[in-house]
Amino acid sequence: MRQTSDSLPVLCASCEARHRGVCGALNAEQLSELARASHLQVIEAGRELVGDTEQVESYSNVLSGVVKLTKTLSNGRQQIVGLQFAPDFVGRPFRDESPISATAATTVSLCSFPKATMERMMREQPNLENRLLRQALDELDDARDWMVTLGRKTAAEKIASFLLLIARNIDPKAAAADRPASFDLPLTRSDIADFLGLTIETVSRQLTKLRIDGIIRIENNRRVT
Amino acid sequence: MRQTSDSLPVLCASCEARHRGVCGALNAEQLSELARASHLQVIEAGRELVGDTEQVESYSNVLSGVVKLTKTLSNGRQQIVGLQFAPDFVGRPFRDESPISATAATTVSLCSFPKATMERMMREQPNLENRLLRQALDELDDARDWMVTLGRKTAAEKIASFLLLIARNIDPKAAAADRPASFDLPLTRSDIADFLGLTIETVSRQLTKLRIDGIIRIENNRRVT
DNA sequence: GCCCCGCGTTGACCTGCATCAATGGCATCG
DNA sequence: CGATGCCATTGATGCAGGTCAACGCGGGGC
Repeated sequence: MRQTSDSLPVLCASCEARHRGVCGALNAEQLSELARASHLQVIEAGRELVGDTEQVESYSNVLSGVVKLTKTLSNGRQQIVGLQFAPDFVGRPFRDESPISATAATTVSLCSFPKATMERMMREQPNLENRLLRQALDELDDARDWMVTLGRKTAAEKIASFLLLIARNIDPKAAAADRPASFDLPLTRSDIADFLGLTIETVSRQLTKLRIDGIIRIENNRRVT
Repeated sequence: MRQTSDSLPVLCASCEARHRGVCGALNAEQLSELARASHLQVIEAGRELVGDTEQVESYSNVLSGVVKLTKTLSNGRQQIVGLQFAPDFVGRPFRDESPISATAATTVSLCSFPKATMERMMREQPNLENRLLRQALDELDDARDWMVTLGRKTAAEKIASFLLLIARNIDPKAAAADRPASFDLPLTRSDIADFLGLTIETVSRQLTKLRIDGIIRIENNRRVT
């Protein structure tokens, strides 16, 4: 189905999710319907996305920034179980409450829409389900990769894997050309520790070690491979 | 769509996957078509399922036994990233080679069918895709739970989580009634170690500790909560 | 019968990372 | 501009779990 450019909702015109994200599965008509039901929002670092009542009933696309998905143990121990970058989709279909909480790691902008609308469209448009399946399978692959990192790597290897992961997601062009990537770390030391199953101190020590060995450079909390 | 009992392929009549597994999404006609293309096989403990050439092109349902999904690091370190019990589905849609190898942890019986058939049916029958999406999301939840275990728990807690996981999967009725469950461990100490990110020795020590403390009983490699 | 081999257990020792504690930079605020 | 609080760094110390090594048990082959 072709569409003229003016039938495209302005909201979506420059949106990454329109192509690489879940919205790519929709036709022009569905897209504008979804756009009508959706709204943009900006969340500053540290605030929770879902779980704070008015958001439980919605799904979102990440437009910019990084969202961390965390699980907390009774005694306060925390583990980050996933990071979502643009244009990923946030929200758990087919289950009312997810045992996972989603928090903005950086300032995040979101395109959110009601669960009900999304679920109706899933029924009408199998392509959408296909997209979601693909993303779920990709996330599953990521999660399993990370299990190897958590279970079988040393602190130094964990830090290295983490830096690579971020580099690939923030600065894909440089990573592909495999020359020095440079970016701001989207996570605090404490987030990194929670992601890697380490303590803040160990993260800090490993980073200074990499810096002293000349592998990376750090200014403030920013760096270069 | 109703169906008379004799239209049901004999293969599927007593199959768990017919109800709880992916085949539940198919109608009678599709089911018999898939049954015609599929074949049963029995794999003894330790053998690989996928990756050994003739299997790469197929998907399978687990009918009995336990399949372990492993990833291996260059230096031989291994991590089990998932366990599949009946009536789970094994195989990675939309990707030719998965970086994961699937091995029988116990003797396993499988119902296997060609990728091509399955993928055609996915296009014809959106319900099937929906089932797969649900399973993928459930596996994602499991994987993320496990990340917490790997990243943030002590050896003793890891062993406990593992025993619970197995109890829930092997003997769900006893686990639900939350009274002592009893079962054969489907994994060797070395598998358990690979699953938990520990060494064989630590696994063994923690198990004997639980035994001495009277939490579990062990005969051979079988036990009671 | 004996030997071998894979699996599990147990002990002695060592080390990588956690823990505890002190300090410094930087931002926000009254 | 000192006070407060958060984040990061660095050092000193301890311990959980890894490493190395020895041994026992059961099963299969011959």
